[in-house]
Amino acid sequence: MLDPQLLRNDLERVTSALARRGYHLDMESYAALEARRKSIQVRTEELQNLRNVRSKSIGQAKARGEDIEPLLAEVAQIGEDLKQARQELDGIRAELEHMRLDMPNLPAEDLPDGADEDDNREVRRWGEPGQFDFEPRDHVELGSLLGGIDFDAAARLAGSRFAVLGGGVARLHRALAQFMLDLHTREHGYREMYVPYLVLESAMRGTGQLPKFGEDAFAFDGDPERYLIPTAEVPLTNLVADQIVEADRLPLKLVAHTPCFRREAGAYGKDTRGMIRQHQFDKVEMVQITTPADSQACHEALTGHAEAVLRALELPYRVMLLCTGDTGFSAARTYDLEVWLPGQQAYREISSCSTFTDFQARRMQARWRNPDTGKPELVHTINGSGLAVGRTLVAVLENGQQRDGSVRVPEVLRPWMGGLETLQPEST
RNA sequence: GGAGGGGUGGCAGAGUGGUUGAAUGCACCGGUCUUGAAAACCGGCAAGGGUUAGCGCCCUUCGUGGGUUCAAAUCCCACCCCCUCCGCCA
Repeated sequence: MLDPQLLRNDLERVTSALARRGYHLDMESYAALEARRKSIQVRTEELQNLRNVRSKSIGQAKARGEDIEPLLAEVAQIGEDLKQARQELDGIRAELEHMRLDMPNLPAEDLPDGADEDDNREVRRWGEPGQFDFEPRDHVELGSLLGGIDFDAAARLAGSRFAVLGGGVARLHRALAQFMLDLHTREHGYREMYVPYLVLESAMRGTGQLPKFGEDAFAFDGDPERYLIPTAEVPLTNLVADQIVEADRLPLKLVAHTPCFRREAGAYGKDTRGMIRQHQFDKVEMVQITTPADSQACHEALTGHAEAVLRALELPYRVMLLCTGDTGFSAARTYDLEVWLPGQQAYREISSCSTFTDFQARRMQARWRNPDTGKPELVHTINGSGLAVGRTLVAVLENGQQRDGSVRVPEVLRPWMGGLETLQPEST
């Protein structure tokens, strides 16, 4: 959520900043609503003050044994006026709140302008796409040769956009998650966390998935309503919701391996082949909670931590700075890591690393105590995949494939694979 | 699921209808003292919001939401969460 003060004092700047990312803020109606809010709030508070003062004097008059009847009548009238004023104020507030919840974060200054992914800017790349002296297969074919990915079985169990993994492929999937978790905890200083996969509406609202993107999430009716997490970002980041974190604990660096669940409502016909886009996938997620002064450096560092996974796995990738139009709702700046997939002859997103400035923190009321001021101030939040396990599995299969359909296991994974060097096609 | 207890400021913990936004302690920040530090003593110290050029003034907040009342941390109702014991269970 954007700073209401900023919206009051610098509405034009906010409006033009939001326009950069294709969001139209109706300045006139916001300003008009804000003006009404101001006058009615002042009136409401005046009435409240009046009532408080009178009530107090009733107590005093009563103590002196005076007649309080006239006072009572007066206060009753004030109460009526107050009730009306407050009702009006609540309505306006709700409207303003509604408008603010709809507004995306302000894009960072240095983002390239643009409408969609075509305008993203490549920042750097690492590794060379491997050359094959045969036609490289995609992971669907490889998975079937290896006898390790079964989409038909998954469809019978759960419908479309699920996968069943088996044997060496299932183990490889587990090895990847274990490796990532160990890398981030041992080398990058993250604290491993285990978190709920079902969360309340308030948590989803805190990180920005709700109220705007409800159709993307799986929800459970019930009392209370709960949501399957679309990413561990939600439980991890909301760990500091309504908290005041002491300065010496920052930055908080958290990592968790969880399943993620997404409706993929707007993705009919997109990536229907294979396990690129599933309703359920595993992800290792990194989150940092920092001070405003450190957040940019932390964002760069976290992106580097995600890249370290790809390097260790010897997977060629590039880093894209997303343009204003492609940057997510809550983010101020996002780097996407795209891994080379020989089966598609394309770079595909495998990690998304974002800084949210105080946007999520304001929604969550997540603060830290600034030693310089002694006051609680909003933290900055950052997160990134390190990495999406399913897509990493796809990348390892496709990049490590050999002519006979066997797949080389990256060296760093072998400790979790019982030393296995290659996955072999099933002979059946 | 059954029985009981409890949710108050950064933390601990008083407070059962009217100068209580809230005693006290700890933590924190100033000062005195000291060669320095500690201790001791003195003072300050909740958050959110509104308004103001500023000093300030005002409003809201004692788990959440309703209600009673001129007036609620205090009374009533519903809900949520935590703790103890019993039952059940991975």
